[in-house]
Amino acid sequence: MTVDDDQLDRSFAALADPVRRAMIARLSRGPATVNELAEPFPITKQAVSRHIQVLEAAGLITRSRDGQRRPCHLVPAALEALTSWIDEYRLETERRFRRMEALLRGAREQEQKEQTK
Amino acid sequence: MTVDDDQLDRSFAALADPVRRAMIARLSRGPATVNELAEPFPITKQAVSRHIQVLEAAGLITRSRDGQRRPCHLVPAALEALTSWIDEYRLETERRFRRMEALLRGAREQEQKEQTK
DNA sequence: GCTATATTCAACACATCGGTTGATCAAGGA
DNA sequence: TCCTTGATCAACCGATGTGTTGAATATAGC
Repeated sequence: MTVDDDQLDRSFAALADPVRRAMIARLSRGPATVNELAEPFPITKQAVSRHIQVLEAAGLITRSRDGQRRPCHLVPAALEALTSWIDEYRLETERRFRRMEALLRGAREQEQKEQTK
Repeated sequence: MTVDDDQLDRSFAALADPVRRAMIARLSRGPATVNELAEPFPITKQAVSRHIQVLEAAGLITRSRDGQRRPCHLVPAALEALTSWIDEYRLETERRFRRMEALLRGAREQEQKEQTK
């Protein structure tokens, strides 16, 4: 899954809050309703409801219908899109580091050779 | 590298801005100074300087000294800490999905057997 | 229909964020 | 020493985010 800039904005902003991260952690173990998600936190249900809306707008969760409940479900593909974005730049950096290292090693060996000549 | 809640707050918030993400992308190809990082953007150097401070406070970059320049360097381990956090919950969710799927498949086969009995 | 429960909407307060301008600091070069 | 360049600090402004309270909506169950 590839995402645009706005999607990344919303997703990373959604993860930049400990309450929402805890909800993600909870939802990884199975679906949960607003009330269930609210339980661990000392904040109002309305605040929790809005956290959920932020996660949904980011595409990190979806919601189904079960009578008057609206259970939340984690969307693993949305999480994967984020790690892909991050990994692209991490891997490029690590490749660059390795090239630099090899270059330095080569230069050192060359220097040794010059000295023992 | 494992990080605490504040670190995750700062890191994800740092990534929740297109300017800072573009800086990350640029830095993956090599170190750069404030002026170099500022070049692509229609904002003041001061604003760029503060974006850099946000990235540094999050631990996503470090800075060295080269005369009056302060080149920025990406920290791949910090990026890796973020993907690790995300992957933990994505993988748990995917495992759960697979278990559910297997369960459903088992139930369907059971049902078929009952019908042909 | 009535009431209880689950959830959301609306309006507000307060803090933080991302930008600006103007001043300041630090290092290099003539 | 003086001037230039790279970078930062400080104060301010408008927008956004996160919480609150109180009212509204929707579904379940009697």
